[in-house]
Amino acid sequence: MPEGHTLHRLAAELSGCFAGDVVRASSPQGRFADGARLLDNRRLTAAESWGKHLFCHFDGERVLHVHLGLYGTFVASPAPGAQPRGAVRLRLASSRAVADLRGPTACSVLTGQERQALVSRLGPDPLRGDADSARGWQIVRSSRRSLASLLMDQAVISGIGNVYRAELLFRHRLDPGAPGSGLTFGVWQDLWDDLVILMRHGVVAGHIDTVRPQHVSSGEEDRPHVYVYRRTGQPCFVCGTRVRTRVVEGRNLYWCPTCQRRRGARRLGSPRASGSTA
DNA sequence: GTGCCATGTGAAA
DNA sequence: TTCACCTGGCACC
Repeated sequence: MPEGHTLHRLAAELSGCFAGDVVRASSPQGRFADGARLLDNRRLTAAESWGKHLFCHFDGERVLHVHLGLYGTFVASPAPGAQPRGAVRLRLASSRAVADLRGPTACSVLTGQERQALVSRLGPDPLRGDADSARGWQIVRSSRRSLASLLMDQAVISGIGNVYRAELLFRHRLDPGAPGSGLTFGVWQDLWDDLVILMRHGVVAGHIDTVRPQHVSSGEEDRPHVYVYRRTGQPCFVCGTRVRTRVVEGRNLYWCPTCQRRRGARRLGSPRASGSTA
């Protein structure tokens, strides 16, 4: 389930398992045999994430770069671990732990310089202390692209995925079709600040949870964790209108056409006749 | 048990 | 623009 919060958790877990240890690296599947050889018997010094990218730093300035994509997994367990099952692209093993990587979109060994080049193409990550939200704003403020499109652009904000996109727009009552250039800086800052809170919460909770308690009546056990994501045709928790969906940037966008009419101005709740979502 | 869809991106065509 | 990745959850039978 990889949006930015998942990768942040994963980096922390891998650091906890391996940092400071010499690790064995292998590719049971065989597809990453050359890369594994470059890492084998080196000390893993630290793991970090930037957006949805994971970096494991090894002695000798070798950096394992992993992007899980849609359904990749990187699962750690105590040593010695079970025999690799299925298509294990990479196995890291130490005296303490074993971690198996399956189905990643990207898996390579980079130099420090190559890692830097990759990261320089990414926008600020709300989960990183060094994030500079102004970099994203510079793109948004002058763009005619829709907010729904801009929020999926990893150069604008790194680590947002389809769930956070839909939920963030809902929480701020923003029309997904409104252009970036219509956003005021104040609204952008509100979005960013909210996202920092939501994603930090996601890291701690281990899942995305965006619903304010006052908007749902059910008990903590079966409480919904999203307002609109994958709720097509179901009633909005706030106004009862059926949640709609359409494809933006090749992904399903979910939104409430009644709640989300803001075009980006600071003030909330100004009535609009059109309510356009195009 | 089966089949579909999915929190994403990079490469091939 | 389409496919590859080949996992995992869930609706449905």
